[in-house]
Amino acid sequence: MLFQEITKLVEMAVRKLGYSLELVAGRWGVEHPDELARGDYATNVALVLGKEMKQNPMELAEQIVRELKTSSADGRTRSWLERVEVAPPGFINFFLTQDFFTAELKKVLEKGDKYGGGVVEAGKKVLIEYTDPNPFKEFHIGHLMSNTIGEAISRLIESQGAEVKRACYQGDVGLHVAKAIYGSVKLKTPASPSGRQNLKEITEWGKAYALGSQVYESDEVAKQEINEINKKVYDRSDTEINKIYDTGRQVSLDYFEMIYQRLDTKFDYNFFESESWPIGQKLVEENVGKVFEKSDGAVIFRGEKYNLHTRVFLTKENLPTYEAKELGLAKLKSEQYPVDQSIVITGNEVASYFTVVKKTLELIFPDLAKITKHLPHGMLRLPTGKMSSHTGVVVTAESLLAEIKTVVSEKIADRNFNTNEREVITEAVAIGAIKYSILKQSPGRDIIFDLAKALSFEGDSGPYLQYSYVRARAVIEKGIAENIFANLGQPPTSAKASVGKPAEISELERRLTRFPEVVARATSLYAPNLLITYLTELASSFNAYYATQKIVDPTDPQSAYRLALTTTFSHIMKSGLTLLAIPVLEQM
RNA sequence: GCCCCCGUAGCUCAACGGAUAGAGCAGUGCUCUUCUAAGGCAUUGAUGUAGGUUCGAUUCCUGCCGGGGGCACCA
Repeated sequence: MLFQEITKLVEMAVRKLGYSLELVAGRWGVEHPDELARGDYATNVALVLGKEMKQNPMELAEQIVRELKTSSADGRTRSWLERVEVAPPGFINFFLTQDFFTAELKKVLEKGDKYGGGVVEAGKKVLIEYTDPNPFKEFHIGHLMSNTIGEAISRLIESQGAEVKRACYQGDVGLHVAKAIYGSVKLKTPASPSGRQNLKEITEWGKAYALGSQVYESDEVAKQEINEINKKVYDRSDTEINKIYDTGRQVSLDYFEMIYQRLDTKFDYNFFESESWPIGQKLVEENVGKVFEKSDGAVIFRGEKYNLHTRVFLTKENLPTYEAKELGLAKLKSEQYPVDQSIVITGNEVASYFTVVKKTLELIFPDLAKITKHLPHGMLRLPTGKMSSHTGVVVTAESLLAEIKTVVSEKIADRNFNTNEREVITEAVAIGAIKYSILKQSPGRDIIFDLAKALSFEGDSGPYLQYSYVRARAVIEKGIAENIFANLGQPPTSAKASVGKPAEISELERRLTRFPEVVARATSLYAPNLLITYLTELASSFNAYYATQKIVDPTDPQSAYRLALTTTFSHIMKSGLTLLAIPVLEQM
């Protein structure tokens, strides 16, 4: 990439002037200026060095530029460099040539709609855990958020050449299960012969959980009963409960699978708390006295020693908590699929627990702790306050999607689509809208989820990107009908161009060529929002381009070149949306 | 009380220590005999507060104010 090349060039010029860059290492760099008009690349080296050398940055910048020009007469041709300018207070701006852009766009045309990958992480093995819904409970918009972010990050890492395996970890044992089972029994009508007819619907289980959860707080007798059920779920000693449990678990898992298909996620590994708890419990017991200690009948980790919270790992009922299970999971994962990096994506509400778990992991398996990375994401909150499955105040992923789909189908009601097309478009737009609103902000922060906002398809939105792509495709189709095809003209080495080109390099061209860099940066920072922002700006450039001139025009010699830009745009938009797992449509 | 995260336009969000703090929504005014108007163009509007470090601070440090999360047997 040009970053490295320009960096080297600058280093060389500075050295020739007799300055040392050691002093300012890490404080200067080559970057894209905020505004396209300021050039394609810029460096602040003169500002940083000028301070260190007590020199006027502007003068220093001028010196460096002079040196750059001299050294570019060293026989090496730099066909990509148009000119270098100095701008106050001491920036050096690089402008690239038309040949450079033509060559870059040509690469996109050759690679098609799977563009933007790299080899930064080639050969690296990565396991990434996300979504983590709990059987017997609702799949709510928080899970939707985790899944959306996790899938996008997975695809980004994959794009850089790593081998990525996706994992989902599901809490199929624990108090919440006992609460749901208790609730399911209570929900049965007295007329039911056994009184314990199994629930078939996931929504029923959500209600059952809410009921169990409420009485657990308010009713001492029910609480005891639920605690009993909890033990029986762990040791599977009650055949009647096992029956309810097995059916309920399967209902949940089938339901989750259906949602994953809609979200375009496929997990390579499904881990369960029913597998991780025995491992975790054993690990904790083995390390009592070393890492853990007994306190008040429970086994705890004294976090204060490390400036962390003290957490319970085994309850006085001798049941493992979240923390113990998580410890077992880490070991389980490493046995099933040894990796170079293990990423866990969860809501930030468990961030402090995870820090504690990681500390214990560090004390027991230092190597595992080293490769484990926790990426907490914000919570999806309702404008009215926090969502809670305890009280039954939840927005499920399914109901939200259904609601958005209703609005979408109203919008396309008068269009000429058949029933099947209508369903495909409605589903894709709804998924695109919700995924966009999740991915558009930096992952660590909470999202105030406003339904009315999510239902708006204008401006910064998933449908805006989908629409821009559809529009580009329509233009390309028209070009084919008119017998005009994408052509960037002669390769950069040739002096004569067979296709008419505009004299100026457009904003669209400048943006188009930055895609691979954006993907690389979004990957290394685990920040899909950088890619979303880029795609939105790119779409905006394309839409403005589209609005200013007619692209397909048999009488215009530049038409083939414009179609080439349109085609490049369509490839990059499709590549980008696919990396984010946002559905791409051919018509809407 | 202690720990962590966060305060940017009326609202929802951007900004790798740099250049004139960017968008979208909402508001206002234009724009479809032309490739899809889910579009385009124009326009109003912001860094919680007091200090500090720096040539330069939304960004780093400290205090205060405000919001969220967590703080022993739930996850």
